[in-house]
Amino acid sequence: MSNENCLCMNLRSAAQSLTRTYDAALAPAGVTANQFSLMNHIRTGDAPNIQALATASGLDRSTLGRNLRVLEREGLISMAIGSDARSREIALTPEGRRTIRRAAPLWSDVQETLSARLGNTRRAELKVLLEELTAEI
Amino acid sequence: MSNENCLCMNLRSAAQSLTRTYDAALAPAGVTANQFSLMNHIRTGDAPNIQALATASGLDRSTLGRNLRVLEREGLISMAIGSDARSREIALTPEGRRTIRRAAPLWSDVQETLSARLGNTRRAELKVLLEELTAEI
DNA sequence: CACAGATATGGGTATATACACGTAAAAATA
DNA sequence: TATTTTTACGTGTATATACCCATATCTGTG
Repeated sequence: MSNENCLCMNLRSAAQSLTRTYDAALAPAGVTANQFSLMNHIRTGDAPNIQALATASGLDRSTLGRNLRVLEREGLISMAIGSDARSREIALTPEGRRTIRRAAPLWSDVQETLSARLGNTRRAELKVLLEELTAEI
Repeated sequence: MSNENCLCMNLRSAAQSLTRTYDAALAPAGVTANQFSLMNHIRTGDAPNIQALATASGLDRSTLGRNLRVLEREGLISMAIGSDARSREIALTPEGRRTIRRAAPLWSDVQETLSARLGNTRRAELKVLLEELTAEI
């Protein structure tokens, strides 16, 4: 076994490194890369609940619930009980929308810098490779 | 901003998905993909200390220290104080070596299955892309 | 309507991760 | 040799992640 050739660790290392880069870039807006992505899922979804967001973001439901609690505590999202008393209707607060607007240009900067490093063709190829790798067996 | 195009989230999702796959494959040996990789770093290193392992695996030093404590508690590694009283000499225990031997074929199976899915050329291209993406600015 | 099954979530527990701060020991230097 | 600087860790705190089990609610069926 060679760590340098392990697909899983290759991806984990790259993801961690990239996360640090994006986190640092978004820090002035007060959110992590993960939180920014989650808020964008909420923004583009149609009053989603936890289960729907978990599916959309590919995370475990309990993971997502805990991530959402952080955003709720900071006043960036609301989690109201709607017609179905079991589920939560997740929505951005005005403060949450302001945070997204502050973070968006910071995200674009780092995203474009890294995209340019690869170029469009190889950037697309990377995405295809990742999808292929994680497709169901 | 589009979550589907965020390089960071693309990689995070793929890494999480792959981690679940490898973790499930290695579960019969009683280790996670991360623990297996860490033990292989210890095996191939020359009596490494925490700092050296952190650098080798691209993790924060405190993260690595905590990961190592789990392995120590389970009797898979030892962390002795050597000539330099500040650092720990990390080594596999006999039980740790047995665990590696049990896990190795499980790792090979899943690794080869996924490598075959991409093919050698694109497998190599993926590694290059990841390295390019996480190179220092 | 009563009840069995399905669905949505919360909480417990554990690993994984990073950053900031503090401490002890070794090394470098005055 | 005494002091300063560097090095190697540990801890506190916080987010991120998953699995298992429990609970509350809703839905379909008799």
